[in-house]
Amino acid sequence: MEKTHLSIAALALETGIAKDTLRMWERRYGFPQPVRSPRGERRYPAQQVTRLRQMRRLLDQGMRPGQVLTLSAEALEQVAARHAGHEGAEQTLIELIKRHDDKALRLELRARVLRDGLRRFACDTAAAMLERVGDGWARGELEVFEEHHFSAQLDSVLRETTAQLPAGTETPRVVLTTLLGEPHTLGLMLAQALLRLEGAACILLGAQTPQSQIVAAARAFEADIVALSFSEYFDPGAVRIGVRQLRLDLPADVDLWCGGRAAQRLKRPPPGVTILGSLDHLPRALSARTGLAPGD
Amino acid sequence: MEKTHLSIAALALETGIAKDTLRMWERRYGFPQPVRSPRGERRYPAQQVTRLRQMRRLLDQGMRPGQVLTLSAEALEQVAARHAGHEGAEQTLIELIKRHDDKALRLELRARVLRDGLRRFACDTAAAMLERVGDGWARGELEVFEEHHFSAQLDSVLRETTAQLPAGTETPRVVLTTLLGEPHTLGLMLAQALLRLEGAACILLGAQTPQSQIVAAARAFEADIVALSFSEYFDPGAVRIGVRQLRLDLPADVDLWCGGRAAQRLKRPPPGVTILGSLDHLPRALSARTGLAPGD
DNA sequence: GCGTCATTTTGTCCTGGACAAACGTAAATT
DNA sequence: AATTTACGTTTGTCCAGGACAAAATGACGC
Repeated sequence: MEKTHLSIAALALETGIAKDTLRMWERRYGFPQPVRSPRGERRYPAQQVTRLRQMRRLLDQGMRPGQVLTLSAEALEQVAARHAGHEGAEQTLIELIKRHDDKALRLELRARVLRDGLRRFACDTAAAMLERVGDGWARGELEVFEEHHFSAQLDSVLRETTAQLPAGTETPRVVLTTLLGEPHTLGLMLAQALLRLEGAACILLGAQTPQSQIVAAARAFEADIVALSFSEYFDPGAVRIGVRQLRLDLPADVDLWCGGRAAQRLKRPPPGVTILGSLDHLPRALSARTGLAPGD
Repeated sequence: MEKTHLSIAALALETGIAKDTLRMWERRYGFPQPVRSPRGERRYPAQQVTRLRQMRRLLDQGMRPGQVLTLSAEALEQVAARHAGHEGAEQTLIELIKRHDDKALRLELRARVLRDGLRRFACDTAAAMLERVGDGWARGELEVFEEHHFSAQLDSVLRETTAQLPAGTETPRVVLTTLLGEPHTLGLMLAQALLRLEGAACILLGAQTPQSQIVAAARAFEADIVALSFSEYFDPGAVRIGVRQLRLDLPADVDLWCGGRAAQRLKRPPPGVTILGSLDHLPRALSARTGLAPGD
């Protein structure tokens, strides 16, 4: 009856937690503890929905359900107490995002591209901004939709800028994608910008391409390089396993490059795999490959 | 063991039919009839997956499960009879995709935009191409990576074209996104193109925004309209529940528009929710809303 | 022709059991 | 010092079969 009480299906849609999982949590941890409709169906009060949202944020940050679900009010403190790191840096950016002026945000991004140049923008500015925004989200400064919107705008500005680049030498040919389980494509867009700057041909496959399909694509598009991107929260163990297998399946004359936060944690990469420490290294790696002097 | 055998979760993702429903169909109608893994879990052979896809097509056209599910080989004929028109159409597109010439594909897409105009392109050409590609994939003509690549190219061309549009009246203000569980954004890009053509202001949030965040975004960006896109494989039951809840949470003066294949299956949408039968209807709906004559 | 009611169809939710895949820890290995 | 291996624990997904509301259909009266 209550407008604020959600059915289990609605809650699953709202939180992204599967129905089976919600029931299991209730069985195991006693939370959430929904009231029942006259016919015995679960009805979740708004308060529990809110708490589940907070919990999901902690889960997204890597905590385990066993820890999170046996908390009550302390969860709030935990979230707030999360490392209060670089306060001042890029504070104007956060303020700009929170003004919800999409035109102003876009203009600012475009202005920064012009000010720094595309290469510096992709290597330094964008990286710093993403770091700051991710941090703001973890601390609860930014809402999810604000992060979504910022990502969409940055993606869009990167694309429109990259599209203006003239066709270069068109070698080497690079296939860009992510492994299954990695939905974030911003890293690919940044890499594409830098690669296009150096005259490489970029073939974007979007996110989450199965390994066998990456191999097939590399063959079909006659790629010289396959480039993968891994965001912060991708499991480093999975990176290792996935990359190693891919290296085995790819022809030896196709390079395999990996970038992104999760890739950094691999101290000793499998043989034949290049880990790019930062986007800075991309142009260098390119010129090293072609045997020419760096284009900078 | 067979690579082609899907788990029930994978099948649900692939067909957009809920897991509970798949089990119920098996119980009631004896189809699908999966083999069992050593541990007793359902494993669906590729043949049944194909048949389920064909059945879903028929269901989308208004037939009832009781009729469709008790068919066998006749279903094939039915489908073939209805779909005969699509056979030859766009065959050149498939051939172009399979040539793996990314430059040629992009040029062709750009050429079609110019030939048809952005509006016709978005409404007709793109829809037909996506239909054909989805069909080709369902029939095994296309590899996954080929579909990925085509989507990425189409997305890119749409963005670069839309970016060239001059700023219009900037009203109404439209927030575009998808619900949790719906990762496809091509529908949003198509909608954005049409909306921008009519001078509306588009705020893109990307995919998979939680409901509460959509509400927050609508408020923060002072949206007049929230537009959601649902791909073919989104569970129609989830559409109903999600949209109804969203309608409850959104202010009454914010319109809620839904488009995409899965949205079409809602025969009786919840009150206050507009279902857009096709992209064609978008411009019409816009002008109906502002009380002006259609801009066409 | 169109609204209302009964009937059938259809999808979702329930419980409680089972088990593998994911994860963390610690010892062994390179 | 970083990774692999081994092992116990946590965690999510799957299963069966019963129940019932919501949707679609059809019958009836206006």
